Amino acid sequence: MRLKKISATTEERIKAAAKKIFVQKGYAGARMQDIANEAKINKALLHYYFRSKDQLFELIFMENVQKMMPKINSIIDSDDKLFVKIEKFVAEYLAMLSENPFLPLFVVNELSSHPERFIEKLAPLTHGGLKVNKFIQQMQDEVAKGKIIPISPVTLLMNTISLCVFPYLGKPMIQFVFGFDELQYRMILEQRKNEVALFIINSIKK
Amino acid sequence: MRLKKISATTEERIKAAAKKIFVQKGYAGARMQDIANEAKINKALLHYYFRSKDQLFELIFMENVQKMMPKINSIIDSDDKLFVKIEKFVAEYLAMLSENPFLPLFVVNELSSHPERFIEKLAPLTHGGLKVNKFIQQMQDEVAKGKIIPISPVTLLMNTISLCVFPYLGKPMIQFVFGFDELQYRMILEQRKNEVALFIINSIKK
DNA sequence: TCATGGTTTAACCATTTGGTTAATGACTGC
DNA sequence: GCAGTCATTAACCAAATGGTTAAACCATGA
Repeated sequence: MRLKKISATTEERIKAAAKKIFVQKGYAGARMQDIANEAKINKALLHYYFRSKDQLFELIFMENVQKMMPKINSIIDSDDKLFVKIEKFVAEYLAMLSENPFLPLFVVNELSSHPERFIEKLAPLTHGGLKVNKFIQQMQDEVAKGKIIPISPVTLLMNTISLCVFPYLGKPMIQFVFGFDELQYRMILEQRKNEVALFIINSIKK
Repeated sequence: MRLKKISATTEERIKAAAKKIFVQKGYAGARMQDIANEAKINKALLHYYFRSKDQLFELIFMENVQKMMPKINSIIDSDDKLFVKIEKFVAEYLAMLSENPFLPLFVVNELSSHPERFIEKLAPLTHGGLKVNKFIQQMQDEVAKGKIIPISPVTLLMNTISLCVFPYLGKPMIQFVFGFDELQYRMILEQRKNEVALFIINSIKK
């Protein structure tokens, strides 16, 4: 076998390019030529490394999505107390998002247009979704103790994820509606790292 | 001039078809042939009524977006008391969303991939965004009276919009993560009409 | 009834796009 | 230094796609 270094570098360059283009333009909007240009290689080389557009896309998509679910699960399934867990969850989630700001739109889009693909491909990985048992138990305990208002765990989780993800999904929309420029928006996102958990905890505690 | 009815009907059929296909597949993913099929007409007729894919898309997009902003503004700029305003805002917003469940993803996508187009096209309509003056004043008053915690109006609005819109944007993602089927999800959305405003008010009131 | 003008269609065209092929480079072990 | 193999490229191909054209259709008013 030859040195891995050269081929690995090219492969990585392609993957990085593909991620950038796919995330930016979506599957349908992405052109193989765009990806080739971005990676500074010949278009044929794309097909040499990754047979088809479909396969390349699926790989990129899976690689990126697979990073998220386990992290989230590990937090949500931890032994931290409820409020601490919420804080950690939000912190971790927002950190992840600020490293992959375009991932949510990408994921949501693909999941919208080809739901079938993921139910089969993603399900085995996550054992069908979030591990919420422990979390639900915690909430029931806190409700029983009168520490928080009665609220469905699903609602709480959905709200939490909403507040984390939406600013990334809806960035251009929000920027337009409120008239923020890039710098201002970055500051808003930074602020939210402190605000979101508080907002949530405030909304449920008695 | 001939009877309007026939041409109007065809035009409306095309528009309905175009909306469905564009919203479902996005601009790049939508095929003129798909739209023609959906409208049960010849592809050439599309170009007869709406010169190009671009023009057709722009029309559909604008027509649909233009419905939202004024409604939102009228609520946010009303004379209702803060908590009532939040309730009305959420109710109206969610009602609008349940009539156009795919609009948010559509808008967010388009705004993401062609931000330029909208800053010029949309700005004149909304005078640059939301009318938040009165709303800000109200919040400041409530803070001064000690009724609510100090929170930036922008944060509150962003959170509110997040909690309303995200369940529509992220529907397939949430469905997958939590393992909801269509019926279950519809019930979740129904529930939220009651929950969301409470959640928000709870989070800000002292 | 027939000329007129908007409406609709089948056939066609040019370009784009995903994908292939055959030839060239370049590096390795012998 | 040469045979062999992986990496890379230019040229090419077929299908898909947005868009056009010219002819047919059809309701109406003269």
